[in-house]
Amino acid sequence: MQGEKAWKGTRWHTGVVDRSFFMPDALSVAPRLLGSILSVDSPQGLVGLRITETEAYLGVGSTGPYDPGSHSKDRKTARNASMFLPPGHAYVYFTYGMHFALNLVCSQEHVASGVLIRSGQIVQGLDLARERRHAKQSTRSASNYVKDAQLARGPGNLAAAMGITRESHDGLDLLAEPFHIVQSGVAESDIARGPRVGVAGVAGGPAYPWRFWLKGDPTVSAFRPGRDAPVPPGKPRG
DNA sequence: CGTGTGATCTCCT
DNA sequence: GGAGATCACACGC
Repeated sequence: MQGEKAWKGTRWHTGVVDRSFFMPDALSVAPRLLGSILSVDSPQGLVGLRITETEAYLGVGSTGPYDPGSHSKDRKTARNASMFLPPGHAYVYFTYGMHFALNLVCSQEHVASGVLIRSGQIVQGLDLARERRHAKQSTRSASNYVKDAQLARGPGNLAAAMGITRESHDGLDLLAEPFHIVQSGVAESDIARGPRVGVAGVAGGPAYPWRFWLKGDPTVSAFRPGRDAPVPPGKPRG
């Protein structure tokens, strides 16, 4: 971090993040990531994202409460191994036989916690992002064409738009190529907080308000309660 | 606009 | 065998 901004009495840091940015854990990092720019480079070009929605997940060794919704809630496995890397690494997983999702690993090495990047606004490489998303669609007519605000709305769409896969990005250092992260925080009054999307059981309920998003931003995904989550269906939303 | 379904990976029962 | 940190499509009201 190298600067400071202030607006209406709120001040926040700006600049390229360092490893300490990802400490002490995902719960403190998740809201701080909102508004920040995450870029991913590739042979096809660079795509830049302004982060608008995040979720925190804790795991083995974390100081906070036990998180039944986390991939690393109990132990290290082949899939979640990257969550145990030092802060500032990428954890990319494949799910539902279809989608990739990007997490930014927090906490010291051997302690598992991560921030799921759920949604954002594409601010660089719009054409490339469109190309990747449209290529993933089975059909594409004028009527179902993906709107720009939806290019990176939801973790699966976001990973697709940024060209992120488990094979090519899981376990990589976020402070080196092809990643680039610049913090540009937002006023606290613009941040909303609530239960996580699609997380089963109590971990998806009000006891775990670990989802953060920018109020009123059109790129934020819709809320959907998880199976058996103690949340009235179809209530809160971005 | 709401609900059901298929895609078929990784882990756990 | 079943569910999951998902998404887009098909259908019915």
